[in-house]
Amino acid sequence: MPVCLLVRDDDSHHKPIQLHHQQAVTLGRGPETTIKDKKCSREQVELRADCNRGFISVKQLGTNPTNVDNVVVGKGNQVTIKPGQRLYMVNQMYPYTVKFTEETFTARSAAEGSKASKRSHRMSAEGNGEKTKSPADTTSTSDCSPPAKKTPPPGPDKPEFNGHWSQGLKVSMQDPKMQVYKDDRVVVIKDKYPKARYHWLVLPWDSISSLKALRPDHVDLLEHMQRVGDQMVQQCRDAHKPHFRMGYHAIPSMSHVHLHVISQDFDSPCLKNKKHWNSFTTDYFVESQDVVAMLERDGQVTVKEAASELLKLPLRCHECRKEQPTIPKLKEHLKTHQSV
DNA sequence: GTTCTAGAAC
DNA sequence: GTTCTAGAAC
Repeated sequence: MPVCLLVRDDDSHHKPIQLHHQQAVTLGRGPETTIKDKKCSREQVELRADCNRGFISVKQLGTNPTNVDNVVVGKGNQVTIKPGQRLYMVNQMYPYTVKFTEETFTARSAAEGSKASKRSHRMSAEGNGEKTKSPADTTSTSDCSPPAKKTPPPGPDKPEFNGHWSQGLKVSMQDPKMQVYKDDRVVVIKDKYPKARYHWLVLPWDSISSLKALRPDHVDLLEHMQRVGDQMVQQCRDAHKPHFRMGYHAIPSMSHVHLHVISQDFDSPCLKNKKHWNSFTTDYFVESQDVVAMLERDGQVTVKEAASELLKLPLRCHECRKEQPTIPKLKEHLKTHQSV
């Protein structure tokens, strides 16, 4: 299937944004577009690519005008963009064009029809359609080692494009090799850099950019995510089953709402700094049930503006509240609470 | 989000 | 001298 790329068309030169087939993506002011203009909403447009038919549908979410060529889309309206047409994110500025290409960025001409750059052969298991696991099927061994690094930089003829790092979850959740559970509404993946022996992420298939985008009719979905998280905990057959917490980061770095399901041992080489620690052990970590309750009560979820300050708090043990001077000392201290 | 590294802390 | 953090770059 062709790959859809949204290419910035002025001199900002930010990397093209890859759109996955029929997956809604919200774009606006933010790191992916490098747009800092306050006239542009953080959720200015919703885009959905049809890679088979070769167009993108765009819906204007923000108040200020998004254009396709000279035509204003208008808030709430939806139009299509085809290759050759130009999308202006807001106020006739920040132009983008659409490209559909078979290959992910090749410096060499694709005209030769070279198939040499098909680097990875898909595993046969992937070919036979959906694999739908029960959560009970998942292995219980924690696999924390991040993928081998120090791979040589990709050659000029086959760089791999995965979009801005903040979009990484959207890529991972689509990868069958990452999925440990899925149903019609959510998918569960292991956190790529787990901060504890067990650390899963529950993600809705629907594109919900952040807690701020949650609406009252998402309550059902959030409760389902919580139930699936519960199931993940229940299927964990660790002899010394740790305590778990489920919740959301107040200000997550990664796009796409994701529920953390994390064991409270925090025994992981991937937990390396104060930000990691405080993001799971202060109020920066908002319990799933609190998010649901807030959404039911207020019809929306708001986080304290000062939430990011919580990440700078001194390192304090989550069990006994004792303050620790450094991360290595904290890790030593955590062992005193461990039953194994 | 991670990696890298300068320089602070010890 | 080494360890560790924090900020820049990605």
